[in-house]
Amino acid sequence: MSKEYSEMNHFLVNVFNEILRTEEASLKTGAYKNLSVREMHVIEAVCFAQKNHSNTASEIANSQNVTAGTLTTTIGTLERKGFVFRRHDQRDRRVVRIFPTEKGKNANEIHQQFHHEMVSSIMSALSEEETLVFVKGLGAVQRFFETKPKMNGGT
Amino acid sequence: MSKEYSEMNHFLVNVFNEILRTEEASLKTGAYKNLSVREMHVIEAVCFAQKNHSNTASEIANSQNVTAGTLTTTIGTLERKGFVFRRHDQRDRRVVRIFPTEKGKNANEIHQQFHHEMVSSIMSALSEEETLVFVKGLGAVQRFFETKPKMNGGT
DNA sequence: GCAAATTGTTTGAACTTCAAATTATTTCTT
DNA sequence: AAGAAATAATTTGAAGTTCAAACAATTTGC
Repeated sequence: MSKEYSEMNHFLVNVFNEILRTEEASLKTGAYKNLSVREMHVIEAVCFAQKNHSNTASEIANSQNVTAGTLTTTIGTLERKGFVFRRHDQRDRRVVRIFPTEKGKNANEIHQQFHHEMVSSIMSALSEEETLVFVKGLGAVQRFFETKPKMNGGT
Repeated sequence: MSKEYSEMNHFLVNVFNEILRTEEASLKTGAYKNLSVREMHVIEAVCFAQKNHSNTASEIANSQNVTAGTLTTTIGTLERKGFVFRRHDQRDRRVVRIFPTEKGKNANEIHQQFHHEMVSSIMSALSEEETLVFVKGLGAVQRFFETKPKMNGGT
């Protein structure tokens, strides 16, 4: 149980939550106070999905790991709030495609800027060389979680 | 917008969620399926608080960033499920102290083991030297979020 | 000893999420 | 081409989470 071990553990437990709360606080004080973290992430996913033309309801639900029913209601409120709108696909009219409004795009841009501030602030604390190693470490973390979706024990 | 920048951003957006879902999946397949991630974390906090004798309701609520009322209900269900129990403090009978049962301690142990697997798996992907740098990076992330609780923009 | 403060609980409302049932549309089989 | 099966999204009903505000019990300070 080395110092590195316990620091990394502490990171995973605590900083993790810090990040989430920073996001929350940021939204509450930002331009669009009536957006929850979840809703902001859906808007982000909708904007991102435009690029790949993968902006159907089920694809977005999938990317957010929620059921189709849940996404329907989320999109409903986001539509009511004026951040996104729906259009039936002409090819297959069962399919609903979701698009960001100008307001939605603007919210996403502000959100991207938040990310940018966050990341560049972290990077400025590291030397160029250290940044490289750090990113390599992140890659390891990433791979671990992407290849080992199931473990035993719980958090 | 370097490669490091976008990788770090990707990490913050995606891996973050992976971790949460890994925890969830792990709990659902683990020994105590009727525990949510939130509940597991409260049990963890209760076990940890024993050490400092800081196991009052409000201290634990604070550590979890929920209101006192919310903690009351969470502790209520955890008590009903047999993971924790309450005792009035003899010194100040307004104060309620919360203790883990044997079952609660066991759940926490399994949970700690999950963390251990997670962390050691990550560390095994890095050399000793790289681990040191990585931990330094984590420290920077940590400090950033702990000193800058409020930003503008949102996630 | 009484007023104010503190600690925890209850209550009511709003929100989130899911599974299952439902609707609309397309694809497959013959 | 008709009908059955499959697919995409929505609706519905239930369970769970969270909070703020009101409340109850107890302690502290004057």
